[in-house]
Amino acid sequence: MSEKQSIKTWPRNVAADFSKLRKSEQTRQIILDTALEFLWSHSFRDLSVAGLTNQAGISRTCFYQYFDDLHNLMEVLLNDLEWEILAAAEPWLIAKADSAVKLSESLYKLVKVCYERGPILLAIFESAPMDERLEKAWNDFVNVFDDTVTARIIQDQALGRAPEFQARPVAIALNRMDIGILIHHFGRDPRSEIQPVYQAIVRIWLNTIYGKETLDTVQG
Amino acid sequence: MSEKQSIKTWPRNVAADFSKLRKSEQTRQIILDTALEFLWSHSFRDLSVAGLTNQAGISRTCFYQYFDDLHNLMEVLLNDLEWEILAAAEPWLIAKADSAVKLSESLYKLVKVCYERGPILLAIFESAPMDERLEKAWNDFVNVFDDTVTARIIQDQALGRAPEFQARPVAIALNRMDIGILIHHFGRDPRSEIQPVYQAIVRIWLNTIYGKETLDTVQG
DNA sequence: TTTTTTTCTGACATTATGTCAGAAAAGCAA
DNA sequence: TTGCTTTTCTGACATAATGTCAGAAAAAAA
Repeated sequence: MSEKQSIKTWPRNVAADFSKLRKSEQTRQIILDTALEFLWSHSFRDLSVAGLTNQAGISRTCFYQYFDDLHNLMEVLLNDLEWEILAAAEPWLIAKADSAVKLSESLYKLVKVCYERGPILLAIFESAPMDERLEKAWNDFVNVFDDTVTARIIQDQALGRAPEFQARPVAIALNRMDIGILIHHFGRDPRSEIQPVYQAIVRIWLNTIYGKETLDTVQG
Repeated sequence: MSEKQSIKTWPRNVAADFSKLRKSEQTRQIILDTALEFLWSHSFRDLSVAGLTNQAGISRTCFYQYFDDLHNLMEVLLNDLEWEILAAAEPWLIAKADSAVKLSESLYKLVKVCYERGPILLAIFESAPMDERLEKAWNDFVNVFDDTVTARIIQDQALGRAPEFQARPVAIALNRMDIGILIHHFGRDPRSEIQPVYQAIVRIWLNTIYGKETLDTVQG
């Protein structure tokens, strides 16, 4: 947090009207916003409490009134991101028919959200392994998708829409693929275009789940 | 590095005959082996220079004679892992024909290597974002695969073996999928079985690259 | 305004890092 | 083996970032 930062692209929900909020709520928001802004253009490893509070114009000590430490702050950011992503994925998660189409729609929304929050997603992902609690929060979040996708695949298989294969490992793989590719393309400015990323993702999901041919030549 | 560790499964190449090596080479190896053993059953975040040297039976200071810091040590472990993985992937990388078969073979070897070195792979992956040099080394490593896979896909497309689609984003996605799933299943003891993981990976790769149908319904 | 409650801060304690000069050990030659 | 040179190791020190706490300052309420 020692370097200066460009504010060209304001990352997100600019806090609207502070004046009516309790002071403590204002300060908390300032800290969060400052962190968000910093992480938009810097790696999590360069974030420090001292730098953050400096930038925010408050004393270092004050930070600890609102967060246990930097990882706890990331946990808060993760929570914000979580419901945004879950909202994006919902169409497919609750769909009863037209799986493939709903899947494509959901994937597109997912890609868009991650495009918008890319650097934050990256920061959360990178900082998660450094802290047990945060790591667990992240894993719990990802597991929701593992479970849901697995269930959807099994359902589609039962309906004859998808061929037979072990659903869970494939679901896990597809989700890890999403995370990896989204972070790769959108994690740092300048971010890639949305379209090619979306097309790659959708191709892999659809061909994997609904594609007929499995050239399973080698069995080890 | 404060907890005790189980040595049930010795992770790798047990240093054979130390007696003929220079003292410094012995010590260096002891440090590396101790780290390897620790990481076999603990997260990188719990590794410290103090704990490591304690376990190795040398003074903390001594560590710095061989490595700049813990991340530099991880860099060394990464190098070891690198050629092992590259060797596994080689069959496909240099294949001129039978792409799909060679791909399946290479993937199987890759899965096997990552099964054997899972926890180390995880430790490298998790520690990489914390250090600029290490991060770069990791990215360079992964980029090799991105480039090679992209080239192979384009080649197969030119030969009419694979349908048309943007090769690079797909290559990147497939590689991130590999990393994610291999770390997920093999990163920590107890590790998953090899077969289901291999089958999921191979299904995704083959269906994605050689599968005909791309139900590209939504274009946003 | 005065009083009470909330919020902020400077000073301190702690912990892990990395450095350096000198001690100890290893390697070597006679 | 002994003495000499080079390599390796270590304790003491300096540094940097964290997290805590009691009191100061500011906000909110009366």
